[in-house]
Amino acid sequence: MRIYNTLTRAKEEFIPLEEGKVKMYACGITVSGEAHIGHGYQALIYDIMRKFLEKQGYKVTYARNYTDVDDKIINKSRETGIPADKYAADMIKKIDGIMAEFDVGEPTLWLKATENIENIIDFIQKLIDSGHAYPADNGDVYFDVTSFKRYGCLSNRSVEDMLDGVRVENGEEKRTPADFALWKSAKAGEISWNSPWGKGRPGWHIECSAMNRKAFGEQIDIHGGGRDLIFPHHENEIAQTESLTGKRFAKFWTHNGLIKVNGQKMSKSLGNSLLLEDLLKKYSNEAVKFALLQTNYRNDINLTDGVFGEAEKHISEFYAVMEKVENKFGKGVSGNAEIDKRFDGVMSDDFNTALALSDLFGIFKEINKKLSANDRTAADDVRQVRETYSLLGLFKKQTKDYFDEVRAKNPEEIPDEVKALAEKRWQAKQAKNWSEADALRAKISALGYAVKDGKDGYTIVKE
RNA sequence: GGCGCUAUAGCCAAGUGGUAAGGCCAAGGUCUGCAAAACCUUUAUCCCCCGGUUCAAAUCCGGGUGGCGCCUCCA
Repeated sequence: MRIYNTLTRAKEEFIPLEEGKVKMYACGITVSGEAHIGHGYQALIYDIMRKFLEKQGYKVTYARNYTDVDDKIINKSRETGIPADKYAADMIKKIDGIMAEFDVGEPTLWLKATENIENIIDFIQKLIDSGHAYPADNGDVYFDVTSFKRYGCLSNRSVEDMLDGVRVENGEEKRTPADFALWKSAKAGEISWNSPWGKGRPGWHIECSAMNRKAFGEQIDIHGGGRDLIFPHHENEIAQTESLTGKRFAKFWTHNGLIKVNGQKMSKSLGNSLLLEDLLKKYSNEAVKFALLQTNYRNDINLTDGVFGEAEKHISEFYAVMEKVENKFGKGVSGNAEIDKRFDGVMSDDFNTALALSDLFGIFKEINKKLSANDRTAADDVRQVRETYSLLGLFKKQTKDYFDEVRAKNPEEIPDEVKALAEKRWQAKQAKNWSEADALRAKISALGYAVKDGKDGYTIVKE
């Protein structure tokens, strides 16, 4: 099993801290808004990593967090008049619902910032005691980046470099501009907790360090998140945790690529987010997954028009073949070890889902051949594909359910006029009046529809 | 300005030393009254440019050029 490690910028053989066990943590969502496709993608990738590691025989403990208190949430609370804690709780509920619809597995542990305040305060206090952090007069507590020699090791920058671009906000009282807040003092009316430094709330970076320590202790095997988190978030996590423990925090740092829409970065500030909820109204969750997993997780994905439609087409084709096979030969009995072995081999190289998916085209080509050759092992292959690829969240549905779902998501309202023309054309065709039939088809086409003839009837589709 | 990622056919994209996967599009074929769908077949002498290492490089090294991102909230 090889995994790319951002820390060393290379693929490395994965050897866990403790034989047979994996501790992994992935930074989840700050619940100031709804889940977009990037959140879904990130959740999907780490769920797949977890499942594949389990398939490799590891006992995996996988933790994810929700950041349920931060500036954005407080702003939303102010805008909507809903208390910050209720706003966050409602949003978490909604996001959980959408993730369930997307069919992403639950982590072993769910962690929330607001449920770890004591733990966070304890962590901060220890950093102060050891000289790595300092309280300021305004009630904030900052981490002293000059106190941690390796600061910048993940993003490969030096503190001097950072000072160039750093911006100091009004009201901050940092010793070094690159210092970051561990605790932020509360302004009037803001959600807050009591602390040795007065009323306030935790900074974003400290919560992940503190929750990791609580969930796993001093060290973990894999820490993941989106590539945008490398700096400053993950860099700061390393500084906090390693300052406290004196040990290497995460053995492997993994970062998934980001999703762009038509070449442009998708972000909260640009407001061009593609919401998961909207996508799932139009496409099956398996099609969305297929589209995303065609690119390796470390690369950015540029979503252009048509990618999801194309993915749906592929999934539909695969299901159509499976349906034929299952109708003809039943469910299959023995499976096909080759398919599974190949999958494992490909996924063992840094979770190469793109290759795993491209294999499907060859597999189904083979199944098609067997189908026409009346070879019953086609059913075994289908059974194996369903079993193996369920790890990627694919082919988990009954064929009928899948097609019903797709139809329901794309209701085709055929106008009566078109239906009547199609019927007339069918009559003409039955009468072998070809010129009449072709003329009618031209009319239907002009209205934006197409007729496709089958053995004993026709179907109308929108063009 | 600093740091990082990336550059493979019209498009998407896999591939870290052994001679270019896969998908879309396109073309041809089977089928069809004709189509569509489905199925079969074909499609990069070459991997941004220059130089180097090597028996051998898209893959390693050096130098360029372009694209994207991070350095401020972000999966």
